Amino acid sequence: MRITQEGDYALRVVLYLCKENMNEPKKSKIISEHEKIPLRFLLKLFRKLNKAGIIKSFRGAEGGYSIAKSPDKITLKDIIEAIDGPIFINRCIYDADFCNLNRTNTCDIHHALLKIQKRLVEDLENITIDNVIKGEVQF
Amino acid sequence: MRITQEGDYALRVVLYLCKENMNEPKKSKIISEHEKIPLRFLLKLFRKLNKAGIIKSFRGAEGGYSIAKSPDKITLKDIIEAIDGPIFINRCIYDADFCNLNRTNTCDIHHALLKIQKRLVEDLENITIDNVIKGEVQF
DNA sequence: ATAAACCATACTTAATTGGTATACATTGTT
DNA sequence: AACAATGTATACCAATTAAGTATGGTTTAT
Repeated sequence: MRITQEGDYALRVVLYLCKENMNEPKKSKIISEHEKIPLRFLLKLFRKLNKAGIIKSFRGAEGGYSIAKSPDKITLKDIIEAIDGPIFINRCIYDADFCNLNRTNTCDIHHALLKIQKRLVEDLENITIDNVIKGEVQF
Repeated sequence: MRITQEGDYALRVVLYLCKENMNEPKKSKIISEHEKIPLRFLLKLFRKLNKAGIIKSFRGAEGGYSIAKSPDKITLKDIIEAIDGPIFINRCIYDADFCNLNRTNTCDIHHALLKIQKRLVEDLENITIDNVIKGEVQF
C-alpha cells in the first residue's frame, strides 16, 4: 500500500513548479538539485508528466520545464496515475484471472477491495495541488 | 498502491475459515487446495495471523487452524496489518529522513499523503469480515 | 512409538522499482 | 554555420521487495 518513490518525486516536482510559477521554464538540473532527485531519473519522470499534460517541456538551449495547467486543475490522482498508471489496489480488480479461483465472477473480497479502491481514488481526486499550496489539506 | 498477494491470500483465508465456522480445526492442506495457495507459503502466512490473534492453530495429528474471534470483530485492516505491518502509503510518513529534504519538519506533500492514508486506514477499519460475508459492502 | 499435523529459520527465485548509459533531436548564441 | 545546452527515446543494469521453497524441529492423537 505504498506510493512509489517516483510518484512521490512527481508530487514534489509538480508542487515546486507550481510554486515557482515563473514565465521562463526551469531547467531540469536546477530542479534535480533543489529536490534532490537523480537528474536522469527526473528527466524520465518529466516525460511522463509531459505526456499526461501536467507540465510542458521546452527543448534546446534555455529550455526546461514549466507547469501546463492551473494548480487547481491538477489533482494528486492525476500526478500519481501519470507516473504509475491507473490505480488498482489488487490484481484481481484489473484482471479477473487473478481473482484467486474464478468463483462467482467476482468474489466477496473483490467487492470489498473495490469499495476501498473507489474511496481512495476519490480522495486522491479531491486534493489539488492548489489545495496543497494553500495548506487546505487538514487531517 | 497495491495490497500484496500475501495480504490478498490472508483476506481470502480468513473469510474461508469464518464461513466454514466449524468446531474442528481445518487442516492447512485442505485450505491450501481449496484456496489455491502454495502450502508452505500458507503455513507461514498462518503464523502471522496466529500472532495477531486472528486465527488459532492446533498442533499435532488432527491439528489445523480455526478462527480466533468473531467475524464482526475482524476488520480488513487487522488482516492486512497482520501480514504486512502498519500501513504507510509513503516512506516519509514513518521515517522523516525520507521527507525528501528535511524542510519545515513535514512538507506540504507529507500532510496531504497523511490525510489520504488516514482515510484509507479508516475505510479498512470500517469493513469487517462479517460485513463481507453478509454482502454488506456496497460500492 | 509413530505418523500427521504445525513451527521456525533460512534460503532461493521472481517481480518490481529505482537509477544509469548511449545515442539522438532541438534551439539559442556566437 | 558551428557549437553547446538543453530535452527525447530506448535500452540496460542494480537494488529492493515479494513470493515461494527447503530443512529440520516440536507437538499430539492414536
